[in-house]
Amino acid sequence: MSSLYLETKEGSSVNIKGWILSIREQKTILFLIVVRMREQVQLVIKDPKLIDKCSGLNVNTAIEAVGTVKRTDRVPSGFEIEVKSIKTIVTPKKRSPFDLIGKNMPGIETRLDMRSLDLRHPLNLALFKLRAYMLSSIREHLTANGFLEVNTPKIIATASEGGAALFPIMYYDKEAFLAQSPQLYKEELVMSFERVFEIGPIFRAEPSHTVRHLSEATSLDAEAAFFNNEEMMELLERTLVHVLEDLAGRSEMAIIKAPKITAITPFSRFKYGEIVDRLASTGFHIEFGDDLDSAALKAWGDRVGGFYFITEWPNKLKPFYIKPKDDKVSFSFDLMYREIELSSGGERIYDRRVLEKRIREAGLPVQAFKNHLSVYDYGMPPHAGFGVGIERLLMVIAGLKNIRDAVLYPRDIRRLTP
RNA sequence: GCCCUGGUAGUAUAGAGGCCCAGUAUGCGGCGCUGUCACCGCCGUGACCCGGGUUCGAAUCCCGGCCAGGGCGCCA
Repeated sequence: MSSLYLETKEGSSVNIKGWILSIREQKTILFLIVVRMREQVQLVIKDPKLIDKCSGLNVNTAIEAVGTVKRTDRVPSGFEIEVKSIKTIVTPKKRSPFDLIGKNMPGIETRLDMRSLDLRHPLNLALFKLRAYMLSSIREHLTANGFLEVNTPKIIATASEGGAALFPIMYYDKEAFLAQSPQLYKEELVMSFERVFEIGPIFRAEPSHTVRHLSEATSLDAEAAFFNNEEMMELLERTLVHVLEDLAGRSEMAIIKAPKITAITPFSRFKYGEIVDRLASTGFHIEFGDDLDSAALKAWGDRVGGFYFITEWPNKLKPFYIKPKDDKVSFSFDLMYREIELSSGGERIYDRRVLEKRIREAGLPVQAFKNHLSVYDYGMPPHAGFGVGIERLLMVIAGLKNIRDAVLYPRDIRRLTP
């Protein structure tokens, strides 16, 4: 509950417009908690005539009040408004279908069905303010490091990387797809802008129904020419630490009871092969070349805790554009928080012939990448990059159990509305 | 794609064949209360997803449908 606005107005008369969040009535005094510009303000009404006039008010009524700002120790924020006059702007036709304050937190289905109202919940106000702070903190840090923010097409002609399923759409009389990643575009852009990043939507038509998958998610993608694998990891961990430091002091973190997260650079780095070996001694048998499954990652996450990198993934587990280190492993990394994969990245192939070979080996049609490949004939520099799932990062920072809570209007395999 | 679980007032839940014309909390309405802040106290209000079956008797057991939540795999 920030008191910044009220502090500057102490002693003077103000006009407040907002929605009623809570009403507490006593015999000779009435308290209204009003949300104004996403902040709670307490209105106190002592005049019996005004109290009578407030009898028709309800939660979600929009009101306009005029009153004097008073400093008081009796309110957590330190300020309240003593009301001189009040009038109703809009009376809701229906009562709130669920409590916005109080003991009962509705189930996620109920909340998402009436999401616009749910977003008035103080916890959601705090959460989505944090999301916005997080994004601007990322922008600030990457911009300060020479990265240019870009926007790439979300309607594309062919798959960016294979693997994840695409949503087909009609593009005039042709078939097109929603972009699963800005991967190929951001790689091409390092030729001109050297360092770029994008924060934008990605679409995945995977039939996943879990608490950490969305059909439409937000991705932070960064790509930089002349960066190697290690330099990219360093950028990523420094960016994360910067964000965490920015958010740490925010009052919203206390409101949502965000978990304490320690992040000290450099994060631990474990090679994929090392994890496979060490898990084998504790009963997890993973064939070298197979992906680390949920149970294995859970066990490893419990063991090492916090943020860490998994590096040198087998070539066959990574997309075609990742640069092989040798016959078996690649210049690649995943950033993990315990068992949650937050980011994937690595050094990219910049030799056209090698890239073409890898596309073929991945079973993808080389013809479809003709235009992308032609770019490599004009001096494509060595480069590296990463992609971060913004919702997953918010989950970790805010301690959310369900990724749907991290999106205003989530899209998943079972939900397309609202 | 596979598996598990669930659907009870506006919301969140209790309930295991008769104890239930369904209990509790919150919301809402009324009354009381001199500063509340998850206010408090008293009174009132309001519900068993739909269809079929078993049974003397079904919120409870069975079958089907619809809807939802979660897990696995895949992935970020």
